[in-house]
Parts: sequence; C-alpha cells; structure tokens
Amino acid sequence: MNKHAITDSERSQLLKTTLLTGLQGRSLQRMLDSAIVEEREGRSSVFRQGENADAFYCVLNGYVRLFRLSREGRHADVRICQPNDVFAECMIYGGDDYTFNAQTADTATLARFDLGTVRRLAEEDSNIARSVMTCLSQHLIDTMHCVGSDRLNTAPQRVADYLLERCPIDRGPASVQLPFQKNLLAGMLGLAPEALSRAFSTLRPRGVTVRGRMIQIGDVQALREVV
Amino acid sequence: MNKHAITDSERSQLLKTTLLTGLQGRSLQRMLDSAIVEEREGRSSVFRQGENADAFYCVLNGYVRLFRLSREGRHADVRICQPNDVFAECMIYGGDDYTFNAQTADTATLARFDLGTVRRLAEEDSNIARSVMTCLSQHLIDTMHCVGSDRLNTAPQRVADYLLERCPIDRGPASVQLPFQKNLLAGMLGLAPEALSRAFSTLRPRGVTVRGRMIQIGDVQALREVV
DNA sequence: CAGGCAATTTGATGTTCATCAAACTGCCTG
DNA sequence: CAGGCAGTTTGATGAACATCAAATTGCCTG
Repeated sequence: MNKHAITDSERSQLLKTTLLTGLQGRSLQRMLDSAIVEEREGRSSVFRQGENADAFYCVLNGYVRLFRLSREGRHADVRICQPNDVFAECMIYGGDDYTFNAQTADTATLARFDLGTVRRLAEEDSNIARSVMTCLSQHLIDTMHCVGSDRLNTAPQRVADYLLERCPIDRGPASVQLPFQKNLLAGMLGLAPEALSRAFSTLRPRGVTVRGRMIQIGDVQALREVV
Repeated sequence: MNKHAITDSERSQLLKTTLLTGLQGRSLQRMLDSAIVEEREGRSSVFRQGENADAFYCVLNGYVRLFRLSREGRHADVRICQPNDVFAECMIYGGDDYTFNAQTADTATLARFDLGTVRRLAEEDSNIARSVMTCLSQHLIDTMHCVGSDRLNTAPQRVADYLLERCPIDRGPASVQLPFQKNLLAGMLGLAPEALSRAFSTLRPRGVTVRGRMIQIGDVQALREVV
C-alpha cells in the first residue's frame, strides 16, 4: 500500500463528496490537512470487523465492499462504496471497534481520515460538525431505504430501481453503463450473482437488453411499471 | 393528541436516551426546553413519507413502527422503536421530506424535537452536535447490522439472536419476556407474523418454549449454536 | 490470433419464506 | 359465563431466491 499527501486533483475530487461539500475556507483546509491518500491493491482488506476503529475513509477511485461474515463463513455485502462515497464515518461516535469488514474490489484510492482528529475538529468547528452530521444523515437514510427495499421488492424490481435511478430521462429508450462488475451490483442489491443474472432475464420481455456492462432500456416508462 | 411540556419523570427518562445522555448543564437544559411531549392514540400516524420533515422524536412510552409501503400497498417495517429510542433524527441534515412512515402501535408518549431548533442548537453548542452525531452513529451501525442480518441469517437465527441479546446470562436456562406483541417482533425481524411463529416452532427442539409473551430457554449455550 | 482465466449465464434442485385460509387462543366486554 | 374480537398458530400452497454444477462468454496476455 502506497501513502501520500493529497494532490490537487484529489483535493478537487474530495470537494464533491457529502463530507466536504458545504465546507469552505479554514474548515475545509483543516479537514483536507487531516487526510492521507492510500493506494491499495485489489481485494485488500481496509479493516476487519472487531478491529479497533481508528479511521474512516472516502473512496477516490475504485470500489470497496462493506460486508459481514456469518459463523459458517457465508458472506453478505452490506454496502458497495463507489468513488466519492464516504464509509465507516459512523465510527466517529459509534463505539471502539469496526462492526463490519471493508475490502477493496479493484485497485482503489482512498482518502483516510483519522477518527480522533476529526472528532477534535468537529468539537472545535461547527461547520465540520455539520458536515459530519450531513454525511451520517444521508447515509442513514440510504441504509434505511436499503432495508425497506430488501424487504419490499423482488430481485427484478430492485434491478429496475437501480437502472431507473441512473436514467437521465423520463420516457423512451435509454442506456445505462454499469460502473463495475455484475458481481458488485449483485452484492449491492443483496443478491447472489446468479439471481442478478436471472433478474435481468426477467426484465428482457420488458425491453431490457444486456450486453456486458451496457444495459439498453427499450422504454423507461414501461420499466417503471415493473417497480 | 394531547400536548404538554416535559414533566420531571419524563425529564429523567429522557436523560437515559442516546440523544441526551452525555449532555449536562446548559446544553442539556436547552435540548429539554426545545422538546414537547405528545400523547398519541394507538395506530395514529406520526408522519408520512413525503411530508415535509419538521421534527424528530424520542419514544417515552409505547411503540412506533417505521415502515415503507410498496406501490401495490404492501407494507414493510424498517424499524420498531421502543421506549428511549430516538427516530427520524436523520432528517436533521437528510433532506426536506420524510422518507418513511411512522405510526404508533399502542398508545404512545413521544417527545417531539423541532428540527430547525435542534439544527440551531447544534450549530451553537458543540456538546449538542456531539450528542446528535452519537445518536446518528449508533443508529447507522444498528441499521447496517440489520441489513447484514437480513441477508445472512434465516428466520430462526434472527429470532435466536433477538432472544440471546436479551439474555442476562451466559449459560444454562433463562427466560425472556417479550415487551410487545409478536406482531411487532415479526416486523422488527423482517418477517411475516406466520414466519415468526414457525421460527419459534423450529427452535422448540433447541429448548425454546413459548407461552404468550413469555419465552423459556432451556439452555442459552445450546441456543447460541443455532446462530 | 491462441490460450487461459475469470466472470457470467443457464440448468436443476432444494430451502426459505410469503400468502391465503382456517382453526385456535386469550382477553375483554356485556 | 357467553360472545366477540384481535392476535396467534397451523396447514397447504406457491413464489422467490440460494446453491451447486456445467456451459458459455468476455477479456487479457503471451
């Protein structure tokens, strides 16, 4: 793993994240100064469940799986993090140890924020505190949405939801380029890879065509009926 | 619905919640002053998905379901809130509208916190900001745990988990008194009521006996094997 | 371009759980 | 105590999804 200070391009990318958008001037600078950038190999562990929590992260590049393991060794993704996503910020006041595992999917670039440092900054600077609260709020809403979606929707509905959320238009044909392997999408939707594949098959009569990572949608309006 | 200012007993109860434990003196007083207590009928809506979010709540008495509805009218609980639970605090910086529904189960007493007021207090008082972050952090961890648990564990395992979490002891026999109807427990575990009932049946050979809300556990250690 | 590996798809099968219907239980009220 | 009602359990059935195995595709490297 390769570590370095923040470059200008990384800096401008970080400005777009939930964590730092909304910050300016000194508050922003203090947060940026507290971060370190890490280059990581594919499938390398960022942290493990039960380890002492000393940092949270922002994805600059690549993808990170957050997951839990069952006693029998089965594996369930809790969240798939994409570029600009912040993860494990819940450890800021959430207890001493990580409660889940984090592992890079491909090679990934992460901005690492020291928890102790950010706690101190949040204490001193109400703008930073507000940014952390915004991040936590948004993340909590998303996770509650995930619980509801898992409990309410079938696999094809969840896939349709995902596609529609990434559709720029309201009606007519569209195409969506998956930003990662179907493997990760399956984990994100709480499905086995086979189940994701079959969900796509189910959507074919509804005008959804799959060619690798490129998904063609015959009619967005029609797809909306599935949900 | 009946509204009134906080009484002394309600005050002392609020001190035990994640939101206010950790606060003292002036910070605590400001939060308490901002709250109003509401007495509510059973099955009354606290707020609905899509409504403008102007408050969050702490349960003083009774139970509140947080749930989402599918387009076809199906219903999925996202969380069951018990006395001392805080809910909808994610709306503090999470957007303008509630993203789920909240409805009382039995008659319930709620402390209502105005979002605008608490935003202002958090801005001015870093102790209050920290309390809100603690609340959000804990809640987010719990919700992520819920996603993992739904995806990883079967119904009997989730029931066993629930019972074990409420078991004071480590080994030998124990008994757990459910604090509410099985209906609510089912919702909490993401199950239909029938599925909960069958999960209890599955656990009978493992030494779990059900009589109304009283659950007898033959051997805690043995039950732990189920998980 | 050939070969090889990983990702994805497809098929077959079994488990888990939701759903509907009906029986049963407990509790409350008249 | 009878009746009624909500909550719970049980039975029967089907839908949804995981799992295992095998075929296929896609992509990368030599």
